[in-house]
Amino acid sequence: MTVTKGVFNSDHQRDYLKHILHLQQVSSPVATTALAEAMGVAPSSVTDMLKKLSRKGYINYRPYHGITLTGEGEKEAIKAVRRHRIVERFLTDMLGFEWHEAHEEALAFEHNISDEVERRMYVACNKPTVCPHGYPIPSSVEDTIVSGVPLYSLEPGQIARVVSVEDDEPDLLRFMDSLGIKPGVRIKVDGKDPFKGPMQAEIDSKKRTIGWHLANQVYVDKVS
Amino acid sequence: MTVTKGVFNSDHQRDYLKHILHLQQVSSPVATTALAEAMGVAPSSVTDMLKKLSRKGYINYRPYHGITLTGEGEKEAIKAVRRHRIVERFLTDMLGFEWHEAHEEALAFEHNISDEVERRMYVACNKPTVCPHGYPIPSSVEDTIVSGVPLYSLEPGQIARVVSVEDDEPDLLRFMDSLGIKPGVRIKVDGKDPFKGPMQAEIDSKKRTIGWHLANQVYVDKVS
DNA sequence: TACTGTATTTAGAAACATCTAAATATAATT
DNA sequence: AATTATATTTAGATGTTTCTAAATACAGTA
Repeated sequence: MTVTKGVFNSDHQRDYLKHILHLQQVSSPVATTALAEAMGVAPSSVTDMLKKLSRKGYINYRPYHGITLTGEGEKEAIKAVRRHRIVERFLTDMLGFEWHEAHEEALAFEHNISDEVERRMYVACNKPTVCPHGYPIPSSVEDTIVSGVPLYSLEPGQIARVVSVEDDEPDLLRFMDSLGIKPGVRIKVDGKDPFKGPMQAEIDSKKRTIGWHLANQVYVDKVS
Repeated sequence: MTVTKGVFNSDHQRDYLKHILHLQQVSSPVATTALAEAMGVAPSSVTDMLKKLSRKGYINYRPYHGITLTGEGEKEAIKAVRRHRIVERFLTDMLGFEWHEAHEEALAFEHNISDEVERRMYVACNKPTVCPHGYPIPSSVEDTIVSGVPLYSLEPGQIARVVSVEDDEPDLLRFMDSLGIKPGVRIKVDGKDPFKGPMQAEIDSKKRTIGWHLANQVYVDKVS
């Protein structure tokens, strides 16, 4: 007789759902390989897990044809995302971590806190609406939709304000930090090379050169 | 190739060491059955784990003759105890949990936080010296020694102050709470029955009856 | 000293996530 | 349409903790 924590036998299953939700917003259905890369495991491991998640009713799984979340799976995934972002806020707001550290620290223990601890962290941080990287703290599916456009889509002369920054690559986040790119910051595009070349921009009245990859991980709202 | 977190493959191993340290302070060497009961698993499961811990050098294990911690094992156990008590403090001080809730909530996620999160919790709580139940937050072995005497050892007429309260039975803790027994509280013994009967005491100028079991889980310093 | 009861360990099994290597299905190209 | 390349799944294995049931060791009593 093994003790089962809540609905899930394992915390990893929630992680899978979280990543499926994320990948699903880019392209659906989600491919095994894409999920394997996101989870940092071998594709065969993903296949095994997909069978389990499917059996439990969290995903629609057609072998060789990818997967989508069921209503139940989506609900669980959103709960996982919400929790992750609340824990990130707690780490930055209450323990003084930098925003680029928060993501990884949160991953380490977010699965193991109770709903009550999550609720209290949320309240103690004054019910924040976004995580340190600018993503909404969701209650439902609609809340998970990323607003804004990629920084790279702007043309020279345009001015924008940073809404959110992709949070899953700590090194990149640290680099963004050194460039002064954070939610809320104003960016003016000076120049842009065609064919995925770097772009030039003014951040906090300093001239910066920003690579294609990085500029596509920053979401902005156009100001003019 | 499995990813190993730090020194341990599993968080459970640290839990074993923590409980061995605790039991060792009552009687050494520690028996398999005692450890099994403390961990809430079958004795055979303990035997398996003892082999692993022994192979790794954390315990001295002589089959059929019990176990003791090695220097390395003691170091790890103390780290685990320290972390547990810091997390408890964090839960009561920063998230407003009751002291009888803190123990279980801490158990849920204490294994998964990084050393840095632990350090910051410690600092954010103003470097506390004791946990919510009155036990010291240890840096070395000496710090783990429980001071005071069991409440039950007092004689009628004596007055004492509560130092610490056994923390591993939430129901009992809740009951202590309802009696007003907490670290720092003053207790005056009014009467005491022989042969493990209940004792009468005055807590916060209210007359109380306290059972033998409970009175032995409360440690006090004699005032007069 | 032999017996008996308890403590402890072994044997055999389950459930979990993961891996590598091999087999198969699908998609793309010639 | 046949071939090739890629994506995906299956097969077989490892390592983790845990269990029950059976075997063994120890200790206390007759």
